[in-house]
This record gives sequence, C-alpha cells and structure tokens, in this order.
Amino acid sequence: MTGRKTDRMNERYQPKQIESKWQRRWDDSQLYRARVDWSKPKHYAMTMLPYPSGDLHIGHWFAMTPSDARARWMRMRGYNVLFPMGFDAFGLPAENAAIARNIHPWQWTYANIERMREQMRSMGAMFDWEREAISCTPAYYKWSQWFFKKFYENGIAYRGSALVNWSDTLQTVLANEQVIDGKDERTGQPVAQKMMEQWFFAITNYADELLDFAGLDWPPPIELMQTNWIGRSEGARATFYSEVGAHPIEIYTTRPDTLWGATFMALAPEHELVDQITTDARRDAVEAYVQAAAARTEVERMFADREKTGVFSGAYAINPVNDERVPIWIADYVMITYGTGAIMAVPAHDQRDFEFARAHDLPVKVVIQPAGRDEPLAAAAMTEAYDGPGAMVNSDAMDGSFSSTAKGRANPAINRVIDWLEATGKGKESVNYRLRDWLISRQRYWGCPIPIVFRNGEVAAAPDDDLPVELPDDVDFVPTGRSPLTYHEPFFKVDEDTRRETDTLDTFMCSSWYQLRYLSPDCDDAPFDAEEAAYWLPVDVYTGGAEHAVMHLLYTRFFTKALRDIGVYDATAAAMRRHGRDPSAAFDEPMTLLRNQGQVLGGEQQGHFVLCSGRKIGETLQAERVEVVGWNEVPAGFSGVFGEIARRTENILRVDMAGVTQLVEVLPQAEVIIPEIKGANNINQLRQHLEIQRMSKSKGNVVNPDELVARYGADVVRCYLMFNFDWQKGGPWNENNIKGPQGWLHDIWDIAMAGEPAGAGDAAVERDIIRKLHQCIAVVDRGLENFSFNTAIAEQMKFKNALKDALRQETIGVAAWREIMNAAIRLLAPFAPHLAEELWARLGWEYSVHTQPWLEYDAELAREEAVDLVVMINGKPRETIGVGVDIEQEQAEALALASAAAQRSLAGSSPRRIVYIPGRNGTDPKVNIVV
RNA sequence: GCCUCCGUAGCUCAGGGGUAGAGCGCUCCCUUGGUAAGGGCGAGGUCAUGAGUUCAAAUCUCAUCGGAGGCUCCA
Repeated sequence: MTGRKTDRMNERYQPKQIESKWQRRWDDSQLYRARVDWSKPKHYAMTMLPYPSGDLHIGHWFAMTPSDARARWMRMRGYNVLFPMGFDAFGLPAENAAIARNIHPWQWTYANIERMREQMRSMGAMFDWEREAISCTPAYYKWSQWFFKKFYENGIAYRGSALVNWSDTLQTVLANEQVIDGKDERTGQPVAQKMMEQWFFAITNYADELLDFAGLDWPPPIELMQTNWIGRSEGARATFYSEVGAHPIEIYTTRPDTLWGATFMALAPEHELVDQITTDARRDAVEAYVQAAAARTEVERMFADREKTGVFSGAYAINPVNDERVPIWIADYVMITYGTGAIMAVPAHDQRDFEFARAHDLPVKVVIQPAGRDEPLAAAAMTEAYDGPGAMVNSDAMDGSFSSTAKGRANPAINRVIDWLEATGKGKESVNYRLRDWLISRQRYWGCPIPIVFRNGEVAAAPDDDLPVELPDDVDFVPTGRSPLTYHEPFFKVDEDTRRETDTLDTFMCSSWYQLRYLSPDCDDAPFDAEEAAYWLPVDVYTGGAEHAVMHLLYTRFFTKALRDIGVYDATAAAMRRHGRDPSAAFDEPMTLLRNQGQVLGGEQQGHFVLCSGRKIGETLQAERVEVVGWNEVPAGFSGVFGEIARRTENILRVDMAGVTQLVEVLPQAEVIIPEIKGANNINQLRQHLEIQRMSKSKGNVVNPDELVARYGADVVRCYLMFNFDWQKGGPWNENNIKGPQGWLHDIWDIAMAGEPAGAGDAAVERDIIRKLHQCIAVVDRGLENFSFNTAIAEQMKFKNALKDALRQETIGVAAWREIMNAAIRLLAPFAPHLAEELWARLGWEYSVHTQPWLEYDAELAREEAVDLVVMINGKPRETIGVGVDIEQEQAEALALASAAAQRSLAGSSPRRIVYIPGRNGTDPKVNIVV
C-alpha cells in the first residue's frame, strides 16, 4: 500500500498539459481525416452547424461533445466515420452586431469563426476540419445560387404576390415558420401581414411526401410537429354563387356531409370578392369592419375576446346543393390564409359557426341527427354545435347516410356526398394544407444574393458565368425597408436594360444543403463531388436542437427531395452503381436518424419555504426547530424567521424573508420537519433556491466553457455534460456535480498510474472483474446506441469502483490487470479522448487508442454463476436461497417448498398454486407459492 | 381547448408484470506532507394519487392530479 501511495503522489492528473499535447498530435497525424474507403462501412455523423455568434457557449458543448463521443464509438466499432463542422454564417445578427460596432458584417463574422474554431478545437472532438464549410463564402454561396437557379428553371422557385409576414423591427419579410403567435420568433416583435411580391419555393408540392416518415428514425415529437405544421386535411370544395352578379365563391370544407345545413356564408375581410358583392346599403359598415380587421394584428385577432365579430354584406348566395338562399357575412374568424378564405357556415355542426350564429341571430339547421337519443336534436334547444356521429337529415337524397367520426372518404356520409358532388359537378374532393410555400426573399444585406436579373421587365436567371453573384462589401446596410442592395448601382445595374434582383436569400436555404458541401468543400465545378456523395450519403446520424423541428428540418427534407427530382443526384447515383451500392431511396431524405438534445438551463430549483423558531443572538436566529411549509402557510402571529431558503452552508441557512436575508443557525439538536420526506429529517435535506431559466447574457447566468476547460480540463467538462443530464432532456446547470465525473477521471488516472500490481491475483476475483467488465460493456454499448450517455458513464463509474476495490485487496494479478486496463481505457476513449490517449501511451500501447477496435461484448463472460432463488408467498418475496444458474424448475420448487418461509405460511396445508419464474440472463429465478 | 411526452432516493437518471437500482450528493468515523484532497461505514424510496386486470403491478388499463413541449378561430 505504501508503495502504491508513493507512486500516485509522483504524478497527478494534469488535464491541461495532456490535452493540448494530444490535440496537436491528432492534428499532425491527421487522425480525424475522413477519406472515402469502399472497403469499410461508412458512417456520416453530423451535428447542427453553429451560427458564428461570437463565443462558444455551454450549449454548443452540450450538443457537440456527446455527438462526438458517439461518432468516436462508431469509429472504434469499425465504421469509417465522417464528422464534419462548419458555420451557418449569413444572417441578421451579423448585421445588427456590425451596425452596433460600426464594422463590416464579414469582419465580425470571420473574427467569430476564427475564435469559435479554436474553442471547438479545445473540445477534443474528432471534427475533420479539412471539410469545413462556411456558408457566407463565395465558394459556398455560388452553389446556393446554383440550386436556386435549378429550382427556378424547374418551376420550384417562383415569384409571386402574396400576403406575407413583414417585420417592421427587422425591416424584412419572414417565412411563415419564423412567425410564432404573430411575432417574430427571434425578437418577439410583432409581425404584420402585407401584400408583397416575393420569391417562394414550392414546398407545398412536397406536402404529402413530407408527411411520410417511413424509413426515418426521427423523434416522434418532431414527426408530429412537422405533421401538424403541414396540416393536411381532407374534404371537398364547392362553389356558391352570389345571387347578384353570380360571382363564384369557392369554399373548402372537411364536412361536405353538412352542406345542407349551411345557413350563411362567411368571407375573410381580405377576400377579393368582399368589395364586389357588398350592397350599397351595407358598404359603409363593411368597409369600417374590413379596416378595423386590417388594423388588428394576427395576435389581436386570435386573442381578442373570443366573441365572433362580423358584418352582413347585404348580399346572398345560393347553396349549390339545395338552392337555398344564404346571407353572406364578412367575419374575421375566417382566415384568408387558410383554405379559400371563404366558408359555408353550418352552425348546427361547427362550434365557431354556432357561436357566430347565436351572436348574430342567424338560423341553425340540424342536418346530422345523432342516433339513440330520446329527444332528437332541435336547433332552438342547442347550446353548442353537435359534431358527433349521426344520420344525415334534411339533406334531400342524401338523407339516412351515416356520418361517422372518421375524416375524409373513410366517413360513409362524406364519401357519398363527395361522389354526388363530383357526379353533379357541384363540387369536388379536395385536400387542403396548412403549409404554405416557403418565402425565401429577405430585404436585408448579409445574405446570399438571389441570382435573378430583370431584363426590360422580364425575369430571368442570372447566367452561369455570373455565379457567384457576389455580395459587394461597400454597401450601406442600415435597414430602410428596402433591400440595401437597391442602393448599390454597381451591383444591381448589369446594363441599361438589365437589373439584378436585390433581395437576398433566407439563410435557411444555405443550411438546407450544407451536408452536401462537407463532402467536398473545395469542389468548384459542382456543388459536391459525386464520388464522395456516393460513399457518404445520406447522413446517418444527425443531432441538434428541437427548435428546428419545423424550420430547418422541414426545409432540408424538402430540399433533398427537390434536388432528387431535378436530377442533381444523377451522377451520384451512377457512381453508387459503379461501386455496387443501390441508389434507390438514397436521396429521398437527408438524414436517416435524428436525435435532439435538450437544453442546459441556468440555475436550479426552488428553495424550501421554512418556519424557523429559536433564540435570536444578534442578527442570527439560533433555531431549535425548522419546519418546511407551503409559501402561504405562515401561522398568524409567528415571530421567528420565515421565508424561502436562499442558500445553505453547513448548518447556516440564509432565509429570504420577503427580500430581506435572515441568517439562521440550525442548532445540532434542532428538530427539522420536512413533510415530503418521511422519517427523521435533517438539514441536509433542505432544498435551497436556485432559479431555473434560460442562460442569457442579460441574466448573467451564462456558463463559459473556456473557463471550465481551464479549471477542470476538457475531458472533465465533456464527461460532466454527458453524465449530469439526460442528453435528450437537458436540465439545470449545477457545477457542484462536476466533482463526480472529475473524481472518476482522477481515479482512473490513479489506477492506471499506480502501475502493475505486485500480488499474484485471485482467479475468482479476476473472473468476477472480467464479468463486471462485460456487463459494463453491454450497458455502455446500449447507452451510446440510445444517446443515453449518462447511463454509459454511470456504469463505467460503477466498474471503476469495483476494480479499485479489487486492486486495494491486491487480488488482481499483472496479466489480468493489463487486460482490464486495456479494455477500460478503450471504453473510456469516446468520452475522455485525451485522458484515454495519454494512459494508452503511458501503459505502452501503440498510438492511437482511437483507432483501436471497440470491445466485443461476451455474454458468456458476463453471465453470473450463482443466483438467488427467490421464494415468494402470494407474490411477496419472503426468502432467498443461493443456487446455481442452471437450476431446474422441479428442483427450485422443491427447495422453495422446503424453505422456512413456505413451511411457516403453509403450516401443514398444501399450496393452492405454484408459479415458477426461471431466471433469464442473470436475473434471479423465483417461485411464487399461493397459499 | 386539442395533441405528445414525462412524474422512481436530496439531485440527475436506469429499469419496465416476478427481491427497489446506479452515479453523484449527504451522515458519521478515519486520514491529512495527495489538500478547491484521500479512505471506510451508513442512512435515505407506499416508484404522483385512486381504482381495475393478475398467482404477482413501480411496470399493463382507466381516471385524477402535477410538470414539460407543441398546435390553436385550420372551416
């Protein structure tokens, strides 16, 4: 023992030195260069590229280092792994920062990239920097423009007039996806609807294909969010005609089976026919209403008292199914952006229409009669719309059709009505989507110029020779509401008759294809090299934040499908075939597996609210009693200290008493009462307050990873992030817990550095450690497979504890020690790559541990030899009997019946039933005796 | 309002019809020329609540409560 202690004292684990040393060595030896090698299976792992915002924050570490650990694991398992990194470098923050600092966006951007690249190197991640892609470089955006041209030539990109989201704050339009609750999702500033001519991508052409997630392994919530966003609904369209002027008014409905129950129509205030159908008598009222609606933002329209407002147009329409005359109203509960912007209103069977009808005294007509009711549904008595199943009534020839709760054709009544509508030409089956085409024009400077020219008013794609259409540097980019490039004549003026498009592209377009640019970032005759693509595509594992669920992740899927359809992958498919790889389905989706990490939040939990009573000595209360209560449960007249525990150090509590901090010293004999924790309580169980909130500079709770690395080393930070959170959930930052992983790595260092053990070893103990090692391998494998990094590390800690214990007992011999260390260091390598590399070298093994094969789990070695036979009486465990793993049922039952517990319970009588549960892979066998 | 996921030890989480688990933290003891440290012992849980199915429920079903996220006049 003394000798070992001395050895350990000689050298301590000093992360700083070994980490920078190995980072250099890895660079010099090009350890992480990924090259096409058809003899090996490929694995393309990608983590969402950062925006170069200035400093790497802990969220980047949390997203990237576990992804790195998994990529390393795949590599050790024999895959040829590509794990690239880049920067999504166009966008508004660069402009805003540049304006604030009076420098150019590119200066700001490139300085940040330099800085972040260095910070990322300190992670010790296996990024292949040779493949770095930066979206704001001409070499990159040339191809963004090229794709735009291709889309334009194939009708996927088009210019159109539409009601778009305009942000006054940002002085640009925004995509639908960037607007949340009528506000810009980044700044929270309101967004107005404005009619503008803009560039769009026809993402809606792909709506149905985007709904299909077959073959994808994506988190169900993401699939659900995309599905909801696309918002497919099935129904029918029908055309009503205005009584005067016979203007056709097309409506969309999911309930054509209720067409006969329409008692009025409603048009959105923005509907183009409003002006034409309104009668002179009603014109003033209608115009006032339309103006009022226009003045309201979408938020106000949604959250204004839910009362349905509207105004009668004076006009009537004829219901095509029964020629009934129905009044046409203008109402802002009808959205111009959904369906046709006009509805047939069926108050009896639609709650919104019902509320409107009751508010405006419009008739209600029942056309679906629920079955099995004592009283049939009567319009006058209804207090809400009925949208359940029933038989069609008052519907002429359709009467009696059964309307189920199913949607679309699956509903017999709807099915029959649609057939009838189509046969009579009164309407047709129709599918509607909530998804709208992707608006990609931006009236800002720091983005990719749209490669379009206007020649004598004619729109044309910029010629290939023009690409890249370079973004000029000398532009006054302070926002004015018009694209800054419109003030830059050398840019926009091609010749007397030809003018360039001066809008720039949404940066989400740049990030829709970056996985392709990584394949060959220097390629200058194509967006990507077909040979590289044939090997690496598609991305096998994609990791990043869930906030991109319906933006980036939907766009990039659309992009991939569109590229496939316009033949961009043809050369790649040919190359695949040459190498014997089947290209079918290789280009349907960009990323086959997706996982989202959670968010690391600042701060922590709420403190307990306590009542402390005792003697006051100076400013400190010496408490003899501390009771946890609800925050509002202060007894009247209570004279001690009460409030929330803000901090606890040893037995000193700082109690926040309505903003004033009171010191409370809890005396050793004090009584502590915490109702939520049963049994005797003590002060250590008291929770102290730490707020949970997002990390942000303004709150001052941002964790700087550089400082952490300087203090603990990159490996400790990596392991802390992987260990202390469920990666897919995230959680509050609590640096106290860093001691756990830190101690673990220090222990491993100490164990390895203590050198070979002197004793001869004990075969049984060695066998047991090997068993534990293999049990550990299984758990680590499962953890990495499932992105459950915390369990993978906890299991290794457990194994380390067992090993340390055995070493202390001097029961491990030299040969076993080397075998175990060899395995343990390889197990550690994905998590703590520097430490593993250092120990691997120190124990005399060949560089690099990261190119070693992963550990082969051996179920036979992991198998327990002795198990406990559990004797259960009526399902309750009562006794255990040590037995061999191979015990048979007959023997087990006999042993169980003979046990003291069984004898006691049976007391001479015979059991009603005996259930034998054999042990499977290591679990204990059980015998349940029912008495 | 609707949809999805989640409630297990102080914390972070495994498990998922068959003995209640891990790591960290915490208590107490030892050590201290390893010192923003080391070693040992130990405590702590009606698996949110209630009902049902079963020989057996933390696990399956239903309801309720609580938390997180998403959608929301979607016709």
